[in-house]
Amino acid sequence: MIRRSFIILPRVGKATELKMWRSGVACWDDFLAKDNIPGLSGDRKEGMNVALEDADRYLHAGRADYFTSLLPSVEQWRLFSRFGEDAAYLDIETDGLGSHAHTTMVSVHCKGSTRTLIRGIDLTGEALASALQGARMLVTYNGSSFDLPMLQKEFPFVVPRLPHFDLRHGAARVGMPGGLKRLEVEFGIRRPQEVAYVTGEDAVYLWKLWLKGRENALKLLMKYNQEDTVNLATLAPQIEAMLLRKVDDDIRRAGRGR
DNA sequence: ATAGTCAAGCTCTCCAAGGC
DNA sequence: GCCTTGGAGAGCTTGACTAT
Repeated sequence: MIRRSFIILPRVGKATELKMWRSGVACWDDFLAKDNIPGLSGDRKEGMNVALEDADRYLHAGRADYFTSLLPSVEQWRLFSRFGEDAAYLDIETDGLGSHAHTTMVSVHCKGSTRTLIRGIDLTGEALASALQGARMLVTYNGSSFDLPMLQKEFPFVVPRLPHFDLRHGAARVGMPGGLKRLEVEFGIRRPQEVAYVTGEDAVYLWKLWLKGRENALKLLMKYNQEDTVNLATLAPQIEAMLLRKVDDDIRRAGRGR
């Protein structure tokens, strides 16, 4: 999908991009192959050629970070087909909400294995950086509002500036608003019995129990936190597929609307 | 080269929603 | 309950094109 994206170009928004797609300029190769594009002056077209050739070089070099500032945050899912294999699925637990809350646990699920860091035991900036090492993309649920700002506050500049696929907003765009647990139900994902009914609010309670010496509470909290990241990995490709279908629907609808 | 017009991107504000 | 973000809508700004 990223090689179909023209919104990385200056003064190109969704409307212009949609027009290009409709006129048969479906991808970067199509654009570069044409001598001129209606609505673009020669100079502007030339500048865009250079920008797309640059983008292509970064893409081939695996430099996902190059696109972080070029793509609007709501469109960064477009990089998932190219970099999803190296995505880090991230979820945090905290001891509450609001400005006084602290991160109690971070799980990072990457390439099939999950690493969990616990406050007071091994959750440090270095450990977090190490857990995210090699990731080319981040996937979260509501991470743009909650997880990432929280980590940025507690561990400044540790989380790399990578493209971020926030499933909450992706799902809402394809007509599936709601929380992560609801989404899991809609996609038929079942949690193991012991964490099936644990909520985010319970996570706060479990952490407090652990602080009082209840070993089992920590185990359950870890299981819950890890389950969140594993389920993100199951959901992401499905939501991406729905977003791709939506793009094609939008192109068809724009055609009918002419 | 300049001015007018138009389309579309940008910016700002307000509201709703989800995280634990 | 607090905080942040995205979406929607309105108004402003910018760039491309055309005529002179």
